[in-house]
Amino acid sequence: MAKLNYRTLRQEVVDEIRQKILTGEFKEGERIKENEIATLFGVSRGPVREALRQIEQEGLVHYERNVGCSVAAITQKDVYEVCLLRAALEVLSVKLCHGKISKGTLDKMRESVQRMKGMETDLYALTQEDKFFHNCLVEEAQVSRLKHTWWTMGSNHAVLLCAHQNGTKTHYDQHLELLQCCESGDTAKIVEAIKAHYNLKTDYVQRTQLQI
Amino acid sequence: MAKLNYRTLRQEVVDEIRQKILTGEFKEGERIKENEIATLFGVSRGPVREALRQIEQEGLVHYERNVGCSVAAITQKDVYEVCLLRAALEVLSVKLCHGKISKGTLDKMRESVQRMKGMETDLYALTQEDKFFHNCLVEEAQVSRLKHTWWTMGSNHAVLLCAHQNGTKTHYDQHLELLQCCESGDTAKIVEAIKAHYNLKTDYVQRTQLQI
DNA sequence: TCACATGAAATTGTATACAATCGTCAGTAT
DNA sequence: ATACTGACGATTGTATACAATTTCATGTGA
Repeated sequence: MAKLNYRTLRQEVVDEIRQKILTGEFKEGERIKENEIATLFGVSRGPVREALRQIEQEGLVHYERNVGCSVAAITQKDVYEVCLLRAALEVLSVKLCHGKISKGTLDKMRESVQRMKGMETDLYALTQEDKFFHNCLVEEAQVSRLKHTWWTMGSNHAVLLCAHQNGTKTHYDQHLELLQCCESGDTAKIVEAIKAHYNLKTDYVQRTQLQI
Repeated sequence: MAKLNYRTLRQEVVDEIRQKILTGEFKEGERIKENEIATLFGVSRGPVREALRQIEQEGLVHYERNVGCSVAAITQKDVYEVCLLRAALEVLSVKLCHGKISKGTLDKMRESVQRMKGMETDLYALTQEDKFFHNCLVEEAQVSRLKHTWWTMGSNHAVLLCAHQNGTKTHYDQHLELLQCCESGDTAKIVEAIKAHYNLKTDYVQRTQLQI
């Protein structure tokens, strides 16, 4: 009864590997050998393989047949792509709920923003918090596949990178701004805020002046 | 040298299972036992597990821990969701290439539409052709993650269902219409055509009058 | 020196074997 | 009759073992 919601080895390994990639312990391009991971975590290769395949889906690692698995190199283009997709999906969410974001969700977002205040140096924690914040928006639409698509897009890595590049405003400021627009209940205003939020993140998008 | 691009067992099994689900051989809610599949295809459980996990990502099957895997039941809401997402992603693609679809792509789309002419009864083939057609649009944006997201959305099943429900126009007619708009090079026109294309597919979308 | 063949080591791909968990169905007490 | 208990079978979760492929170093010949 104690192990009501215990987790499978695969899930544990997924989290471990993901963290090690996001914190930079596993560097871009570095090879990930199934056996190494397995002995490192004290498990067999089975769960490791399954975990790596899932992480591959998220775009954090790359498999080459009969050669192996390596940490995906995140280019400027990847950052651009992830921002593009996240923006599109979040805009869709807002449109679906007609800009009306429930009080409960707004509260969660406010708390999230407050937590960001003291995190500006801990990039990994910031990434997790960023995911939580934006997930609130995506959840509001109550479209399960939209949420699933958003989550499995492998946005982590790219967003983390963005944190480095964006020195003008703190994450706290950026999300506070977005949050305030969300409180307005005005679809158009929120949509613009989302676009601005992601445009800020990469000058590539700014340069090409994309109308998302 | 002959097996220059042979495929791994996992990939083969993925295709086999996918086909069996889409053709209705594996029915909604039906349990899929790893051992059964393994002996059926003459392979071991390893590749079967990996294949099923991938198909789970696509939303065609569902795993329950220590219980098993079953074919996902596709509801009206699923159809709605997939149409919503496909529309959003395809609209994004068109906007990214400013409505200018290359001649080569248009040619491929024309050929695809022609092939649809004689397929109206073969739902599986139709689904594959539908994917090919729409993939042309998504590829045009040259955003690899956009394409990846579109593909791993598990659109197959829902689209197949749509084929049943939509008696007003043949698939050939629907895609011919869309193709003709694509030839115009006018972003707004194409976007409207895409929305109409997917709105047609499910009255749910029509009822809610969603502005994608 | 360079191209190419060759073979061993390492790694992934696949198969088999064992362990843990869950569902079922008698059986029993209330 | 019903609710609970417990053991059995079936299925998934995990570990180990083997096969196939690739890589890399080494050696050989021109």
